[in-house]
Amino acid sequence: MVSSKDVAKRAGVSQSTVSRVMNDPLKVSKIARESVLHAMEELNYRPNSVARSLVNKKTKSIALISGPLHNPFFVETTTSIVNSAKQHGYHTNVHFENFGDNMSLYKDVLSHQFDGLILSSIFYKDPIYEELKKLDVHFVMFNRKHQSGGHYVEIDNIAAGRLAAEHLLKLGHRDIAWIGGDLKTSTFHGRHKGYLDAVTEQGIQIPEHFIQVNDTTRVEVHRAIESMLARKQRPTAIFAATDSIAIFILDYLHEKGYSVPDDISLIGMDNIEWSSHHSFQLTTVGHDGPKNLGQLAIEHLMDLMNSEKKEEEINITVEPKVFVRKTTKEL
Amino acid sequence: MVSSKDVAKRAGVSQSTVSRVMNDPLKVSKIARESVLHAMEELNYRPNSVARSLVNKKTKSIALISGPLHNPFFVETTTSIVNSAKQHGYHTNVHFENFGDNMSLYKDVLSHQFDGLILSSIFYKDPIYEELKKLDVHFVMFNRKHQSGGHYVEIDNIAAGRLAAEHLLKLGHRDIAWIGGDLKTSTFHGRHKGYLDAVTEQGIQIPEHFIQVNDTTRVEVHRAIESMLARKQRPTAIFAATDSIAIFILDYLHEKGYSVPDDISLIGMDNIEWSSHHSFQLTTVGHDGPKNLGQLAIEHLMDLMNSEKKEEEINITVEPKVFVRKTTKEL
DNA sequence: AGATTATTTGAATACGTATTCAAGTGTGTG
DNA sequence: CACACACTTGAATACGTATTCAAATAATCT
Repeated sequence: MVSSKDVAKRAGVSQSTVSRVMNDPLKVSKIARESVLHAMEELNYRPNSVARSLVNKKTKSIALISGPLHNPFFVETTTSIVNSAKQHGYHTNVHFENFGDNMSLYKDVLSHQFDGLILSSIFYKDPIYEELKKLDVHFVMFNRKHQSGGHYVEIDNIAAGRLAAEHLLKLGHRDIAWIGGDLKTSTFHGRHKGYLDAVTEQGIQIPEHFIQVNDTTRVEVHRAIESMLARKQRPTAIFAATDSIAIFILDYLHEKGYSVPDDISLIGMDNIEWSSHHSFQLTTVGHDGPKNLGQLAIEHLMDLMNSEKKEEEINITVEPKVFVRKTTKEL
Repeated sequence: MVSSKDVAKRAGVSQSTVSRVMNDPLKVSKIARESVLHAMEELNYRPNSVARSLVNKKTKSIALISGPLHNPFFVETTTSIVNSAKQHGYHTNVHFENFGDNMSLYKDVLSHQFDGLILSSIFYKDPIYEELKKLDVHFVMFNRKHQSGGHYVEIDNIAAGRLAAEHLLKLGHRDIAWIGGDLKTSTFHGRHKGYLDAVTEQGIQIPEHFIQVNDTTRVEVHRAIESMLARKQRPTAIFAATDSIAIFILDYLHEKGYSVPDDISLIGMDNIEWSSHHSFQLTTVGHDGPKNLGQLAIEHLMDLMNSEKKEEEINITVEPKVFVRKTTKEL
């Protein structure tokens, strides 16, 4: 490893001068500067970012705790976050939510230094929030939020859940099932609540097995839909709390010979790119903007890190709308 | 920031002792150890990984340069790599291939320290290879390889291209188009060569516009297929060099009212999870193992980093097979 | 020219941890 | 009791960079 000291020796100057040509070239004479640059070339010098981080107390890297990539929503946000961070000169350490034991994940993530954190893994009542506050790390939540507030970027999940349910109700459906993930997250909690509110307002009673809360993996979703359809009383429409879940359901239904929407209507949520694929044509609810939630999150994290205005909280709630396509139909 | 010095003061010992309870607890007396642990608790001490990295010359992190996530193949490999690295105690810095200017990307990636690198962005003749060798970084390539060898994990692309073409030939097709990405990569080069070999052996002449080399984004693929179908002489079958491309093509064809495979046959490559989705049922060529190429790459990188056996090169070429599903049909 | 100010430089130090080295303590042996 | 030996400890140093500080040199002004 060639260090700035080696460069200094070669160039016949002090290590300080080498450091200066990198950080403040105008503070050093032309003759010395060129000599240093030349020595750098010769030795193929690469500054050590770790040493630099130690003294600067900046790593120029952020951490991202994303939901699993089998949900395309997180594919889109991860891409945006990584690329946008890079644009701002930051590297991104990517982690995936660890179902069942997020605490050990947080411990792992926090064992390395970083300048900022973006996470979508938080529960509405999650002790990690206070932990992060105490450690004074800059963080913004996206897709989910915490009961205590903090910086977050979300969609109005309650409104979105309501919109989805109302779309189905308007089509004459009354037996509407809900399949989603853990209600301890603000996301699923809101989408569930909006749905239940809308349906209850119509005086509709939802049988217990119409509501399935599961892990959001393909196998778990298939298990959920299978157990639901095994019962005598079947829904005429299904509200999947994410497009990812909806697409898994679609897979199952097609496999089993059901026709969508003729046999059963299906609406998703998030308006991911896949949902508009002509093999799916998934009706969904989502945000209609040029920037996804990840993009919004990273931009605000950058603001947060580069201008110490920690006073004002960033609370962004974008409005949802229905994207009517081909998987829902009048009863 | 509370440092080991602060802990030492609080516990009434030296900083050395604090360091020892973390790295070699048996070397310190029980009484001192407990005092230190107690002080750590009280002060909520977190060791600074940057300082630790500086002296250890290990960052416990790797860098990944992946293809774009709009290709689900890279979704699967990225997930495997990140999770497996975590399993081994490593964090993963994720980067995405920068079409048009990978050199500036490499420069950026190399500006931070890391213990190992996994990349799928390399060209068959890429100067970065020598650069990496010179810098003595541990790296393994996956999905693509370099002319000079090095450590790599790939599928037999030539054989795979041949298999795809032969599948279509066996079904009676002779007007077979090829749509793929940059031929400067070993991947597309091999898949193209295998196809061309098989087709040429049958004495078939492929018109120029049957071969489209493009960026692999959705819009570019749509542009390619559109321009191809605008011509008078149309293919009866298309070989898409990745499943991702095939699925984009499927989207386009369905949008334009074509029926697959009745109007046109389509075969992909990679056997990604999406390809078996019942809305696609994509016939494809791929590897039939429990571990994807990313998984294999990370495992070998770990070997490489943790046991200085740099002598033997890791050259893994898995065998492809055809997965016949519903997008190809007898002419 | 002499005095003042601006520019350029290197020595020293700091960042937070791990490790070497020597000194100190205590234990057991002959 | 003298000696060897194991154990425990802290001071000092190293990792590679940035920065402060004071000294040296060059440039400017009266």
